[in-house]
Amino acid sequence: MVKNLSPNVPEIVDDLVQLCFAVQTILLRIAAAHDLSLVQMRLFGILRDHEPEMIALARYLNLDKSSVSGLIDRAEQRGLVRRVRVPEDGRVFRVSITPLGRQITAEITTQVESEILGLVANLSDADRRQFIRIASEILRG
Amino acid sequence: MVKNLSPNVPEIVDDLVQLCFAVQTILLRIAAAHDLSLVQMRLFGILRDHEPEMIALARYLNLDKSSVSGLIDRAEQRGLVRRVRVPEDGRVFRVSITPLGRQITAEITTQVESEILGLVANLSDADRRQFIRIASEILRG
DNA sequence: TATTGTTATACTCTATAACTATA
DNA sequence: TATAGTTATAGAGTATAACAATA
Repeated sequence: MVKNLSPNVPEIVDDLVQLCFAVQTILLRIAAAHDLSLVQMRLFGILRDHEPEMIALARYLNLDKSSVSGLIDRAEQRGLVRRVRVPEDGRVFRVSITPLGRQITAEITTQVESEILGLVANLSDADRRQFIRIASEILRG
Repeated sequence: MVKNLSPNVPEIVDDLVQLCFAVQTILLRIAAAHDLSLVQMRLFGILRDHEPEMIALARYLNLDKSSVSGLIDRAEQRGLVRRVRVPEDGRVFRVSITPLGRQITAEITTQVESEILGLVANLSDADRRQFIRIASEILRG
């Protein structure tokens, strides 16, 4: 019930939106289990491999810099990230993930992997290869 | 940049999450252009074909009933929905979309369709058929 | 002057708990 | 008592505008 975007919408649009919704639901549930929002989940996905400046984070997350201030404030209060001063420019911080933040990120990554794999568990190997090929086409031209 | 969930995560998981993110970005942008949240967009997707009770809406949207109260309050103030009394049970409302709400929903549907189609514009017809087949497999077994 | 980041403010969105009205 | 829905409250998340510090 409440399945289709519209009877007249091409099936591929409907499928993409529904697929997005299914993945979204999984991500939301896992994030919530760790008391994180989806944006925070994305934040930690970034921080695992980067130490961005606040303004770069705003760009990555498509948020206003003031929103990032609050986001980092709350994460810092929970001991998940740190603001690190940059010697070259007194205005700038880099945001760095803490060991605790890294541990939570690792747990989340494992869970996400497992649950998303569950979503495609019934596909044949051939279909899984096809899907990866077509998805790559969509995502990276 | 900031592309992969992790180097060790299977490619199909990464692709699904990224595909979800791409769709999400489109939906968010279109919703925002109409001053709506993603949840409101889902709400109107439901109301186009249904007149649910508040409690059913809470179930569909996976929200607490108090959250739905606020959601419907704000939509009602903007003239997009109406609360309709049910004669059989004095406690119950049905939520009904107004002509204005229906018009906005139609605009959004058209835009979403067009932008999502743009995402798969470069696929061959064969790949598009394959994708629909595999997506159906994932979504509906 | 321009840039980086924070703060003040206001609003949406969400859940929990307490409440009202109806069954 | 039980159910449908609202209200009070608190907190996250967001943007805009004004601000401080640094360049």
